[in-house]
Amino acid sequence: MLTPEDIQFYLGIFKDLSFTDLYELFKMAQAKRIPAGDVYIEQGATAKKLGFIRKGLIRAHCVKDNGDNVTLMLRWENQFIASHDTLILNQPSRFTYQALEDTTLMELDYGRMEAILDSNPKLSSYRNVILMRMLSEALERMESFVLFTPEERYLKLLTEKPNIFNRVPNKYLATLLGITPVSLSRIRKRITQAPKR
Amino acid sequence: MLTPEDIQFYLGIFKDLSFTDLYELFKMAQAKRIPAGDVYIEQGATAKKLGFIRKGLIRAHCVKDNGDNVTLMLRWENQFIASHDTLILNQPSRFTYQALEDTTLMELDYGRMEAILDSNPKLSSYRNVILMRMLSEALERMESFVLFTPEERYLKLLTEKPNIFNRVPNKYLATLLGITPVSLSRIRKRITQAPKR
DNA sequence: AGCGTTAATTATCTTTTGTTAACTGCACCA
DNA sequence: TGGTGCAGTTAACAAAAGATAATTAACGCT
Repeated sequence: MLTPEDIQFYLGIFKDLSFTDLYELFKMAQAKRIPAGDVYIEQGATAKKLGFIRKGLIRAHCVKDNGDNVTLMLRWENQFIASHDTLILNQPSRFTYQALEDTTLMELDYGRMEAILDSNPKLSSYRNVILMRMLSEALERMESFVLFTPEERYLKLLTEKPNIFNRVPNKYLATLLGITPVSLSRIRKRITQAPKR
Repeated sequence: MLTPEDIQFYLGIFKDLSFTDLYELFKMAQAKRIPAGDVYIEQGATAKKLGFIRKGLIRAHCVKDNGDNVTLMLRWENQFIASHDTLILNQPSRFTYQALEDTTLMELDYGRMEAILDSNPKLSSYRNVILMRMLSEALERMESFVLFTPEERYLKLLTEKPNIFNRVPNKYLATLLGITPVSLSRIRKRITQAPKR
């Protein structure tokens, strides 16, 4: 059930949608609470669900053949969270999605949502907006690997999302940046010791 | 004007679309030829155009502050090519899109296309398919930077698109992989000298 | 208080990459 | 034929990152 506060909240986020469209979309969503440490989507899962994080933090990771634990993605407040493998590629999720904090999210069954979206042009075009936002985020991250050094990527994350370092262990952030935790520690040291100019 | 061969071709590519829908989409497209070396989209350009490459190869690149010339993306046959900056972010293109070979593409004015897409639910849903394909490509590339070493990324490209190495100078492929041309040369040497097992 | 767990840092060493510059091979061309 | 330009390789050195292990710090728990 949506409270007035919820409605206020969602109208703020989804500025382009009318109230009725918004209601159409969210009346089939249900709130879900995930305690810190719990897994939201198991590796190998095939369920097509789409979550919108209202509070908390979810980490997508996998374990490589050599045993390395690698963070693929972090998602936090006001972001969508879903397994791209199941939603886009229609295959079992290669990654595990786990809450790092107590997390509350609105969850939609993607199959049901698709039907509603397809029958409502306004909502359908909103799906495009969401897809394009996700695409631009993915491209920006991809570009950062080509354009920037690990140290520059660290500084970028530091300026764009400073409080993430208080919420997520460095070892998870390191692999997100494409480096090892040891290397991240060295980068941090280099920067604090850097000559001020 | 679409020839029967064109129609045959596009029906093969866009399997999910009916002929009439396809015609609707492509009657506003026009063929364009770009000689090898010519720029398709200038850095700073704002025109919203969407190209579909029928033949040839286009490279997106930029020049960093330190003078480094970096390849962001390569697109080839049966792929869409567009400046994400102009289409998605509505900002001037940060990159230059240049043909590395004589390239022929079908070009659409994205503004006009949007109007047609919005008025045709079937086409609109097809836009989603395209966006999702682009998103999965971007995510896969992004993941490759987190999961694989430069050497592994090179081997991945080699197996997935072997003939690209005959079509694109190594120095462009190197920066695409996130390394320098010198480093790519060393990787190639390491691999050819690797003990066979 | 003492124990155990885990994250983070530090140390040591190896491997890889970046940087710069020299060298090689090749195409183009006057 | 010799010169010019450029891609690719190689060399030499510096810088950074990976691997492994030891150390430190923080926290919860009995």
